[in-house]
Amino acid sequence: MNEVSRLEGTIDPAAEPRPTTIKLDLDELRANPVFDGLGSSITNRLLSASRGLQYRAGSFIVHQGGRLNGLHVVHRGLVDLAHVDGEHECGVLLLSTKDLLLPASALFGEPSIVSARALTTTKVVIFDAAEVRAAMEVSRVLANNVLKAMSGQWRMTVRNVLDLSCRTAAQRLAAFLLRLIDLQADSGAPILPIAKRHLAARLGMTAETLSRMLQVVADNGLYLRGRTIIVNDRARAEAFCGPDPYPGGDERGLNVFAL
Amino acid sequence: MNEVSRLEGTIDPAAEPRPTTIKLDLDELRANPVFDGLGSSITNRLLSASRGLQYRAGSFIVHQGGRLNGLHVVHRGLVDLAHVDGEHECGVLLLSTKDLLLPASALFGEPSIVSARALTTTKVVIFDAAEVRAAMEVSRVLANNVLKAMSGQWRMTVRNVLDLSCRTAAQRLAAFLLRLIDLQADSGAPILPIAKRHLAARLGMTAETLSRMLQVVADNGLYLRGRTIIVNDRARAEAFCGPDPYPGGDERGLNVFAL
DNA sequence: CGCATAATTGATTCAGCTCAAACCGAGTGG
DNA sequence: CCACTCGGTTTGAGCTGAATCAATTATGCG
Repeated sequence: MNEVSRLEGTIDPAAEPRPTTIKLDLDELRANPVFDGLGSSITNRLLSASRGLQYRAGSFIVHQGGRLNGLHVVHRGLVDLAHVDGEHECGVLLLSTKDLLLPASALFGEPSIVSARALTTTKVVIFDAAEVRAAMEVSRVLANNVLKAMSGQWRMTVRNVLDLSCRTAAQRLAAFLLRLIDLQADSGAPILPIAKRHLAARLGMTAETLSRMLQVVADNGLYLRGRTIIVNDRARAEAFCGPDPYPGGDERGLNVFAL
Repeated sequence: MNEVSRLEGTIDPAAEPRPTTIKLDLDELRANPVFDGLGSSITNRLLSASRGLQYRAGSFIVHQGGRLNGLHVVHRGLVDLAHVDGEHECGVLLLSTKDLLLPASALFGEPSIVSARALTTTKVVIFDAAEVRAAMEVSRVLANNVLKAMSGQWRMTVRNVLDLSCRTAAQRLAAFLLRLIDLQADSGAPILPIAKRHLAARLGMTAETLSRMLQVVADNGLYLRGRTIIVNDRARAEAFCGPDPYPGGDERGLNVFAL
């Protein structure tokens, strides 16, 4: 890594590819839960004030301390929210399709506390901030939907805190894999979609520890061959995860699909 | 602790004193940032649909998995959000005067992921949920204010995650004490307002470790004599805290006063 | 005062980190 | 087709921060 670009956060065209503008599938976008219950005229207006960007794997959408100037929604791909400090990095949340990306930063102009980085090829929709605020003036439904999504992200983050101090590394890993499987339930064989080092950061451990813990969870009914996750004994794996901070918790009801 | 009451979450009158109904200082309440920019007629309507409860130190406001049936605001005192599992407990956030208490639980009827417990004598204001929803229909200002407060709580929780995996126990302790001092800036000598074991849980360490770490931070310009916090060398203490997840970050701009 | 709860101290253990080396698979170029 | 690199992953050895367990000592508090 280039010392200068790391320290100054400047853009090195080679290390930091610019996103490309893309066209979006409007019908799919319209189905995003953030529009639930919103009148179609407002929805259309927001859609017409939106643009799509595609980021390549590894590129940053925003750096910590930076601001987003529109409401960002993950349309495809996985986005890692993490604090990056030189070599060391510390993941917070993995946003997935349909999740809002740092809504507070766009709505309140707050500098982001974390960096957001695409881990896979990622399509992001950006809604014009002024247009979103205007829509919130007209209808409380949008504000309510955003509020709901933020509630869900808060819950996910609280889970993360609890996991970090109540569970072992192996338990966090197993629990993560199980949730991953559930979120991919409709798409055939479950796959680990990201590099292991990013998974390690997300789970608050080093890559070396992750590697060792994979062996431990394998002894408890949860294999990983290549990128394919194989559940040998779901009940055992669930038992191994230890006390779930809040059982039966699934944040999808709050329009959150993050990991 | 009584086995039955712990497992079933039933109310043992001795261990779990009921809160008492109290009258509130309406003028002070009106100054709560959640009402910022809200018309006085709506504000008055909400105030007239509110009630006050006073909890004694140690009593629970809600247990994990439970629901709150109105928008709760901390009016006086400190409320610990924590996951309690038998003996072991794990703190997440310490709410302070003016903070919203688990707003998502009231607004969306979601079961709470954590327990909320008064650590000092605490006064809570409860606004009728239906009335709050009605107010949100009429004016987007209230929704916006709630959104802002939730953003701030999310940021605090993210900080917590980062602290847990980027800082040592001693650094977390020092950083917490410094923030505590700043929040008490206007009230004379800074005081540790809660029992050390609760502080330990909030910081993700055991009471024994906290005790030892207090000696370490004392060697870095931050003493604690009795409950009084004495800053001997602020610059040194700040340097000792290590990398701040996001420097200059103060969530008070987002109407959050939590610790 | 006397009891219960909280805080400290000490000794020991252990989960996970660090550092270093080996390994592996995918490109790349001869 | 093979050698070579190069990033990512795995494995191993040792270290360390913090937990645990156990024993005191302080601090309320009725």
